[in-house]
Amino acid sequence: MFSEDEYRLDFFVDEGFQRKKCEKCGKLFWTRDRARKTCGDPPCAPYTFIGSPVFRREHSLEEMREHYLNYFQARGHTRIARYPVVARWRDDIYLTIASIADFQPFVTSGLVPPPANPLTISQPCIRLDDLDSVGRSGRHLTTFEMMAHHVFNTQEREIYWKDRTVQLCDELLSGLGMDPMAVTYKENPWAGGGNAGPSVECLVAGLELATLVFMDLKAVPGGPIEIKGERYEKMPNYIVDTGYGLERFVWASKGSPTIYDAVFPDLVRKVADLAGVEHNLNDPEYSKIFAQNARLAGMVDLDEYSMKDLRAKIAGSIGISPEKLEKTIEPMERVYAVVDHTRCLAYMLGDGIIPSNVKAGYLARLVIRRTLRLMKELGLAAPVADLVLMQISRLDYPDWQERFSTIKEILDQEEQKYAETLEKGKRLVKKTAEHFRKMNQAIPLQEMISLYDTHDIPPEIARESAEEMGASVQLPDNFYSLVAKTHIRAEAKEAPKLVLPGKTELLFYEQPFDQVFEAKVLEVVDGSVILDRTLLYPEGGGQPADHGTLEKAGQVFRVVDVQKSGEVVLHKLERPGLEKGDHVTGKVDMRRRLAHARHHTATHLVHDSAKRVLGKHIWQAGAQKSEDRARLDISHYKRISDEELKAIELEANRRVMETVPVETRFLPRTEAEKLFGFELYQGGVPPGKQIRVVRVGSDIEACAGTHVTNTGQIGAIKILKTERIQDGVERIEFAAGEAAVRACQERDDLLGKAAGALRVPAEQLPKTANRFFEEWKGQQKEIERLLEELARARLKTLTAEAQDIDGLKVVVQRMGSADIEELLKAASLLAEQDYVALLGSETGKLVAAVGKSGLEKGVKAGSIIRAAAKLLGGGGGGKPDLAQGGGPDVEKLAEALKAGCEAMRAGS
RNA sequence: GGGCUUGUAGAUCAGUGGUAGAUCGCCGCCUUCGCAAGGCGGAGGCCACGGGUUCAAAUCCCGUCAAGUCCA
Repeated sequence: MFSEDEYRLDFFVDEGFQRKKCEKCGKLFWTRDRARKTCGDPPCAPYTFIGSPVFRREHSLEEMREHYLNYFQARGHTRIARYPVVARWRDDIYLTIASIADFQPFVTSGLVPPPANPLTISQPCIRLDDLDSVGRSGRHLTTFEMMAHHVFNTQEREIYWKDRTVQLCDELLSGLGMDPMAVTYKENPWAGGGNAGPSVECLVAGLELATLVFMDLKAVPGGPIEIKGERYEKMPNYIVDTGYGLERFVWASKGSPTIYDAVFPDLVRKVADLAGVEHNLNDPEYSKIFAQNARLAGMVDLDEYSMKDLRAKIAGSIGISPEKLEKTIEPMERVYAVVDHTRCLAYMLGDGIIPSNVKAGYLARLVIRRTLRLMKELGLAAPVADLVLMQISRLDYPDWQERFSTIKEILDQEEQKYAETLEKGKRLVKKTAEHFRKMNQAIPLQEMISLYDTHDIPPEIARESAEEMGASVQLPDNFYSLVAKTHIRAEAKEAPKLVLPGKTELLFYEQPFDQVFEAKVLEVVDGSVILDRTLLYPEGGGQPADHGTLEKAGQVFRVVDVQKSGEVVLHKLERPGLEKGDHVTGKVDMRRRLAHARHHTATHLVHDSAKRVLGKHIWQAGAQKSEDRARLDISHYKRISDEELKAIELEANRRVMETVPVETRFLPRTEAEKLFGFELYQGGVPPGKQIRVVRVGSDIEACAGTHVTNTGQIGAIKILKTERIQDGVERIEFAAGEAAVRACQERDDLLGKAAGALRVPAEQLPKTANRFFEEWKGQQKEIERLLEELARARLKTLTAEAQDIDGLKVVVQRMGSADIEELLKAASLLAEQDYVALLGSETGKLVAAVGKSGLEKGVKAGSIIRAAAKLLGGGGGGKPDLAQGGGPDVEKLAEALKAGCEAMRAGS
């Protein structure tokens, strides 16, 4: 907890603020109003702005954003452009959840200078935590813009701190026409993402408009300060992190019943019209219902409050029945949610997320499917793509307009996919329901979980169809938490990588083609030596380590692995023998190095070509190189066709033929981002202040790997195959340089062998193979037909030698080297004519069949076979009328048949 | 990254170790003035692929490929 000193600002004192304790929640807050008793935050205080706006006039979203950014620009802040909603510069979160996320971790840690200081930004953010409340609460959104001003203070230079921050906030609000008496600043320590600090929430008329965070702590185990159970210590740098809810400002300026009616009234109107839902806020009765709903919903946390209770309470306070309330607001709740969700999708897809079953793509699919369900409930037949495109055309991002057709294709495909999943689901439910209805049981919970978990059939839908079928289900209220439980597993914690002190100078960037270097052994750790300088590339960025040798006084030590740890490079040796202080001559295995370099540069080319051929939504999702091949994973929403693959291969090879120089240079991170954008981070986010930028023609990436100096050195690129490693991620495997030539040769060999086997030239292979296959199929049919005929023909011979055993016609015969099919045919024909048959072949196969009279007498084919096959050293079995078996001791066939014969007698 | 499920006829699926099936669709014939419906007959299967176990594998085991789905 923070002491009062942290909050007793000169600004508060000068302005006549008092520090008070909320009589309801006990939290401390600052106010100008001597009569105020509560902190101003629901549920301690109600919404009072609905119907009576807190600002002088109404602002649209665009007006409010401009007003805000201009205000801070006029006060010395630099306006910077928004970051994408996909946090590609982060490896810990998928979506941008706050404006400060743009600057974590390197700017906030002080490692990298901010793009401007102080700065102001309006950052679109996506949070899916409260998905279920969107539309219902009147205030929740999945997507919102967090307006902010940020200051990054250092020990050397303080720009401004708490006083100025609160003052700027206060004056911004007063300037918009807010009554200064109405605002409260509630003390609320903030912690998140490894940082923490004092913070105040700015509340007006029950609405939290802004949060002002003074981030000056970082998490340290055993640190002196405790906040929310974590230990922290002071940071040398300290940061003003503010967040102003753009949508809430707009809402406060309008005082409309819901935030949705304030933020996107035009789209709410359109969607309501499309769905045929009446929505007339000018009708005072109708408007009152929504206003009251929002006021009361604003007071509770929907997670903890049952919808039914809330509805009853609201209905009571307006004086209508809960049924009427529900009928009035439920369709609109869905309309609101659809409008919100489609805006969310516009941002997600516009910023390049590809729907998938994993990672950020899964979140996109989640929102898409939720939207489709809502639309279905509304009876809204329009394609979801149309609604999303409507959102996009409303937003001012020109590059998104270009992506219209891709986005439409993605959404249409998702819609179709979901329809198929549901269709399949319905059939499955039907089947399951029938099964359990027959058994006169309710469908067990386990089955319901499996339907949802494995086939995405929501239990509510499953119940509905099952009950239509006349089956009951077991469905507890805490269904989803039960599902979650089945997924809980102890997570394997990764051991923190040991960071060794010291520094190894990396020579391979400056001298990529030098082979020999002199160095000194700084340390020996577990059979690995640390050198003061090295030409050997340590594993990283999907490129394996170099190999080579270290030599001391004629002794040669092979280097079998090279790893980076902190700023030092560890060279793992095949055998021990080097000591601290030794001077060594190092040598790089250039063959391996060059093969890696070729594949690495080729990876950049294939990536760039894929982007040209498939579209701008292509992002690298992973990559791995080796000496003889490389693979590149890219985000793409469907399978890459053969034609596209050929086009990519050709494009990549064209860049090779153009002999483009490969440029590499180190740039300050912020500058590189400014110049080239986040497309730099295809291979993940490199740490550090300076990043190495590699440019190959039009492809520019942050990359620490070793490259050739000119694409011509790659020689050739041969794509070998594609694989779909996840929904939404395609893997392209290819070879470069010598490896490409060898790969082609291997394929030629295969082709040659295949053609040789059929004795045709390779060109005729497809045609011939096809012919062979067709002929083979035809012959299979012919064989079957002939077997049938043969069996019939033999029938006469076989029956001629029938013997009579206990009044049954019995045939026991050796059938030469006939196979099991032949025996089966013959035996079953005999059985049809009421014989008991036991047929054996010299290959050790036996078949027995029993006709009608035999069956009546209790003769079982299975027992006959078991008795006979035992003698052959094998086994057998089957049904009473037909059985088969065999064994390896073929020379005992005669005895076996005899034994079978005796079994017949015993059986009858 | 982890978990679960599924690949059988053109489609939807049955088949838990013993001669690969049903329904719809397709083709032919019958019935009918014609259509729909009905009756009779027929074509259509490397049971995803590759190994293994077994006398015997669509079925069991391992691997590969393809598809679906949930969670972080």
